[in-house]
Amino acid sequence: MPSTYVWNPGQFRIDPARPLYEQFVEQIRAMIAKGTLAPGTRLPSVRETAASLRVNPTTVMKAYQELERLDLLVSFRGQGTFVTEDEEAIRRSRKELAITAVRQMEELAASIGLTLKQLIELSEEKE
Amino acid sequence: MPSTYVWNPGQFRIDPARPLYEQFVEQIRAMIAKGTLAPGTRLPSVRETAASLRVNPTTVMKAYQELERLDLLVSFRGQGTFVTEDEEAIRRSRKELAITAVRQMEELAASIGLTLKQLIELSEEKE
Amino acid sequence: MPSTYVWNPGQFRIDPARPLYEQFVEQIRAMIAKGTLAPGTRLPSVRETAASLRVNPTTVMKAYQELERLDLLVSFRGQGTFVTEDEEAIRRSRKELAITAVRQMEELAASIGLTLKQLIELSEEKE
Amino acid sequence: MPSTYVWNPGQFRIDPARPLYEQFVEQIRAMIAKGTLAPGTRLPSVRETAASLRVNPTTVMKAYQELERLDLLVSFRGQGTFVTEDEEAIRRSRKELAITAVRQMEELAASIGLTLKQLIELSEEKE
DNA sequence: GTGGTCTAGACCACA
DNA sequence: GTGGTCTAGACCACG
Repeated sequence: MPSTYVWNPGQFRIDPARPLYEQFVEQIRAMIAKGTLAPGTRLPSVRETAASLRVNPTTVMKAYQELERLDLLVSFRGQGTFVTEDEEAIRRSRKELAITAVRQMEELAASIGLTLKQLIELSEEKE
Repeated sequence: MPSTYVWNPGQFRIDPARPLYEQFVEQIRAMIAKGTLAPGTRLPSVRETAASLRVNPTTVMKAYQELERLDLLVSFRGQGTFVTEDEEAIRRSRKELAITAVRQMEELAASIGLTLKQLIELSEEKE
Repeated sequence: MPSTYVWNPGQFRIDPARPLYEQFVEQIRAMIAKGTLAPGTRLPSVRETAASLRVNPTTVMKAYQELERLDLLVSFRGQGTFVTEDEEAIRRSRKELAITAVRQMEELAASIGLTLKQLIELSEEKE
Repeated sequence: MPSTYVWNPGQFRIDPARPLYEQFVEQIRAMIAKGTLAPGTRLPSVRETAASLRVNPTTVMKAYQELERLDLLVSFRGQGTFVTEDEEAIRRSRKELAITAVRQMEELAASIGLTLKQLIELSEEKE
């Protein structure tokens, strides 16, 4: 019997310049990848979430749907939305996150004529 | 007397889903950081660029102005737009690029409970 | 829940010889520095402002975006544009305004061989 | 018999963002007000000036004409351009400079709810 | 409804 | 010719 997670106040950090729903997707995805949201955990309902985050319900809905599409959430009619119990899907998502991020950084590095390693060194230089 | 750079066909890779001017900024910024566009080089005029990229002049203008704000370009009325000769500004921009990218990746890593090094290793794991 | 400010008729004094958006920036900046526009206040939307000032929406937008770059406004997609609640940023802007103005005048004074104090005295001399 | 002034290299400080001719007007006007350019002094010709400053002759011409309009320069066919010997005109120009600058600063101060004195104090505050 | 991007085309001052 | 501002009007994603 799954416990229901409760969003902590201030758990979501919001940048007004970017789409809200996108930021929710990213941050919930990270919580699942990290294990903060364990497989099988029940998420607060769309309405509850919207109320506690002071946000439009459609925004939350959009985020939940996107996470379903990623096979990270599953919802059951009338019961709510749950973190998937398919740990393989979670592992895949986690790895995909890493690959995407690293590839992005490699491309940036290449565009200024550096390797990833050199880019990191440059970012750490004192002066 | 500075030579005028000429955009190569296909030099700009465009993703229609993101703001055009933003992508021009990024790519020109990278060319300056890499040295493809040397200090003092004259850029193609707003109109020329617009024509060769099949884009509205105001879009090009917006990109040029943003790059001026970053101290990477300077423009002289009636003469054209030039890569800054302030090499310190170029170095700063280059380093800022690196720092921003690395910090972003570190934050992503932290959000799933990893260090940057671990994130890179994860992205390289077979299967 | 922030109240929405309404531009008073004749609130903006416009000199047709200078860029419109620049004058909007200056005058809104002054209203924020003075407190006429309090932190958190919602500004009239881009379209409303454009209509009431008889000006193109993109011109208003340019002004709002410039003020965002100065950290004096923040905008939320679908909600509107607001005076920042970061009072430190407002104080900084206010002080920067003063410093810039005074420095400018000091430079002018120096260029004709006077101190700032002497310049002010000269401007006040009868005949 | 008037001596001919010679521009020192680096005598003019140029801001690419503003009209060149306007900056020449300002700076020559200041030199006259300060006495660096004494009454009766002969200025370098338009062509000489243009060459030594690496600037378009029409730009120099425009500046000289504007200064004639201000009664600070006089030109005689085939002889060149001279600083006026009408010292009253110079004094007037000097005072006008001061008045304009001070009035501008007072207006800025008023727009943020300060007096001129308070504006100067604010600009000098440590923190 | 909101902010934001883009186009097409005009007009200006500057060099 | 150059950069730069402005208009009129379309279209988009977001909430």
